[in-house]
Amino acid sequence: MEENELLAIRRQKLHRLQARGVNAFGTRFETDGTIAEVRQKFVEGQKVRVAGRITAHRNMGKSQFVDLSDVTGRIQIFISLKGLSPDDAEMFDLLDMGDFIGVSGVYFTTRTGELTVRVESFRILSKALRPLPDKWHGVADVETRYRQRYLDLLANPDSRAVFLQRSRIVQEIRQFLFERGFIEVETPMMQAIAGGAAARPFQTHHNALGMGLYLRIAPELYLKRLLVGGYPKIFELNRNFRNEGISRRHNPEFTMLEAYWAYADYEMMADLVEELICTLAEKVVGTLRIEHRNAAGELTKTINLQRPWRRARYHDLITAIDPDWFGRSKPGKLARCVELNVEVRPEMEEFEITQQVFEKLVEEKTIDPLYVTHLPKELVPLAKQNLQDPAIVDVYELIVNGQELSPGYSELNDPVVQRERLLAQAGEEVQKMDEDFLLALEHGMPPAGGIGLGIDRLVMMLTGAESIRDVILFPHLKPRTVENATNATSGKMPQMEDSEGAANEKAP
RNA sequence: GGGUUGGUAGCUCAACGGUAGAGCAGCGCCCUUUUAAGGCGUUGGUUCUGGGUUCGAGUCCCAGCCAACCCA
Repeated sequence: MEENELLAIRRQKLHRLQARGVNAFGTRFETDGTIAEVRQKFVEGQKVRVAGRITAHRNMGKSQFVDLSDVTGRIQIFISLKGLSPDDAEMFDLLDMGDFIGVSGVYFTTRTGELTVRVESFRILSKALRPLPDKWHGVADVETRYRQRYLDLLANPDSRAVFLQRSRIVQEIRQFLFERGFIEVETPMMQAIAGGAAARPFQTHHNALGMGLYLRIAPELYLKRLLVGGYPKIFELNRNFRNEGISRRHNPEFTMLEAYWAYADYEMMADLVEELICTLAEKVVGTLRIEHRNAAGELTKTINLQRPWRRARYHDLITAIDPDWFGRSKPGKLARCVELNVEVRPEMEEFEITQQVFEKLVEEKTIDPLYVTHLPKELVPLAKQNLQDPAIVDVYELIVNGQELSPGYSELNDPVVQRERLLAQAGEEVQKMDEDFLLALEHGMPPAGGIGLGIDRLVMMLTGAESIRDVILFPHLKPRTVENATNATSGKMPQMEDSEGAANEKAP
């Protein structure tokens, strides 16, 4: 295979290093901290050790200026070739942009006032055999940004910032819930029956048990078993999988928070979520007015999270669009949809038609937080029916940024009603009934409030990302290589033989 | 699944159907305080893949792959 000249040159340098007895992929190097920390500790003339990746090189002849970077920042190091041993000077020639090096030297300030480390000795810690993206333009190609996220993170500070924020958001969510007495639990991701939501699941297979399994579409039915088991405040923050289309707002695997609180109801849960999201905005973004900007830096929208958040009944939001809506026959509703420019199909149930109107004319247009309450029960089979009006359920649906962000329920804990509603939902597919869950309910589940919170969409809202792919480190894309594509289209999985002691298993 | 747009050097981008170029990176030389350092020189291409039209295709046509956006 012919190799690109740029790669060949770097490999040559690697061989020259190895010929000198240098380990180009070294190990431990003691530093005085991250680059940001080393910058903070600056004391003119004091010794310092720092490591990082070479991200810039300004060659002044005998004087060499090199930038070292890590995710915390950048620091300039100064190398006087005259001051190095001939051996080290030769070594310096074998360095490239992208290499990791560790240096020891002393702090000083250059004529232009920049904090710098004057290098006394250095060591190569890892050789980069491929060139890094353009230092000025970064990686612009979105496909490269998703497929080779490491390049995106190296080259694009904005992208780096988003994932740091995501990490902080997740951390603050846990903190918030721990402070209120919730405990974190983990329930099965592989389930014999994929319940807790209406979605197509991914299928997999357990060889030893000889049984099919689904990747979970929601943890809900297991978390409720834990309410039966007596934990009053629990949450799970992890991945769900749905075998459905991929879009700007959907990734096949996505992160969801679910939390349950015994003896609470949906309104208490709404208060909790409202407080949670405001806490996150203040701690992570620093404001309750979230500004979204386009690539050119122009303000595209502002989301105002100031409390209290608006709450409105589903029914009232629909009649605000069409006062006569609920008085119309089904053909009347269909006709009205044409006028309203909402796409519907005649075979839809009436509540589905209404839901279409809701999605197009309320949800998509709602930027500031809105709690929609008193939803029709057909939309939410796992929630408690309202005492006064059994056609509606005691739930909220939080809409922000034109998307559903969080549902919250007064959880249905009547096993008889629950069975009826699951049966109605399952229809012909009675095998979809989770009898173990119903058995648990029959032992008594306390009344409880429950929520879901889509973490990816939450991060989108808080960071101003327009696509879910911009807040997921490795979003799903089709394979690009010929071999992978062949496997994918033939439906064959690579390396999926039934072998005990497979290479990636650590235990015997 | 349908429509639209795109895929050119390591990166960012040009190129009327007529010799594939630039900046950065790389390589060589000069330069002892630079800041996207500078100066001089220079290498580098399966133009996504496969067909077709044409004297001639990065460019036009067809099919496919991948992606983005819109729609379902």
